[in-house]
Amino acid sequence: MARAGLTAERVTIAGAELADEVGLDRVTMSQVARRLGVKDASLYSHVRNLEDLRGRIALLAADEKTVLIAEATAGRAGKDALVAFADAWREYAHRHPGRYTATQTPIQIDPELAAKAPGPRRAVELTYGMLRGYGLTEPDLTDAVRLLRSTFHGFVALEAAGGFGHERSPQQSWTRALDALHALLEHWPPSREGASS
Amino acid sequence: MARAGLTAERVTIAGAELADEVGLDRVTMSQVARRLGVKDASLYSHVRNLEDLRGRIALLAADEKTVLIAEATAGRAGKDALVAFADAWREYAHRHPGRYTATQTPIQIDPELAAKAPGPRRAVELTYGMLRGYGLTEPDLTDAVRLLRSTFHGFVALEAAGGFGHERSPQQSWTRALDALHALLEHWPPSREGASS
DNA sequence: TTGTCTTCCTAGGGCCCCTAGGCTAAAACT
DNA sequence: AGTTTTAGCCTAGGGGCCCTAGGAAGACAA
Repeated sequence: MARAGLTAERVTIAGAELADEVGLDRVTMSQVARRLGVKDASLYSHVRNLEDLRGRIALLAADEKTVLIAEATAGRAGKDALVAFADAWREYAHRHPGRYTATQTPIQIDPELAAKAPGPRRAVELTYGMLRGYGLTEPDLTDAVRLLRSTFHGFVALEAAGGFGHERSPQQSWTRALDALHALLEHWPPSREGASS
Repeated sequence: MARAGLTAERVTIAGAELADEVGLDRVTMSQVARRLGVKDASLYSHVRNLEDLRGRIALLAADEKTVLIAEATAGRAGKDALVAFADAWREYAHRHPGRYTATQTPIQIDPELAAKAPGPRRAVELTYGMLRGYGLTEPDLTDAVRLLRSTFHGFVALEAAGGFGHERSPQQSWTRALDALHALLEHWPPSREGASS
């Protein structure tokens, strides 16, 4: 019987493609096997189980997303960098919805596998680097990074969930949100404990 | 055979409890039936199928969350209202993680059922009402609402996914994010088309 | 009491996850 | 080249889940 030339990576890619087409929660071992022209039991030589496959898809996606963001922000600074970063993030989520949702699953990944994936670490560096120009210092820097990531992720998640009505295009709201975040980063409010207005 | 007194609502509640305990994606008809001391086939007299059950959980959660936010923001204005709104949102997500994720699924709900659920409509009204004090006008108002919802949702989603390291408590970042958003709403940048810095 | 409605049951088909064990193509060694 | 070892893919099968079909037995009304 001719061999199919399976490998953990090919299985992961097939799973990622399937995730983008039908949604991450519809990625099953059987479907991935069918797409590869193979019986489902054959996959278990390359991938531990479904959860492992999901983790691999998540790592793949994190790496891809990080690379795109790195390319988009290379050589840019200030608002240019912010917009490039955010647009690359959002575009990845649009282009690869299944992969993107995989990046947001509580990480339950084989540690040894995760160790050789440069994605997450690099993503953190990129975000901090992008903010360097705004002159923030810790702990404001960390807070700003978290705010940006929250907003980017929240926006594309709501967009994907159909959370925005049709009265105004998401693109316009997105552009304005980036304007607003840029303004906010330039005038980051000083830390005051008990002030309320 | 003694009757269990099932009803669509009781089934939904059991599903919601299960979702909070083990995660929404682990809510199965069989598990819900087991929890109710009933065979799984019995549920289909009250709920059309698993997708329908998920939709009902989503509506239940949306209503609960809206009520909590309404109570929290009642009689408040300005930053007080913003913080109360955001804290109620985040607390609901923490207390009911499964229900909360249900609210974020692309809505695939029986329209007739959705029509009698006041949650979504009321939630929109609440958000716009909270922002009234900042004096924004359309379309800035819509953009601001979307930015806030994105940030709130993104923050709790990243928090739930373990997306924040341990170097700084999420609570502190959350407080600072609300400070920042409040400042942003008070000085919402004017709409300028081609300006870049 | 009798009839009707509803609730819950058992039976069963189909898909999915995963393990165990076998066969054979491909690679490694002599 | 011939032989041994490795590894890829297979079939068989158990268990769980979703859902439908049809039956039995409470609850309720006449």
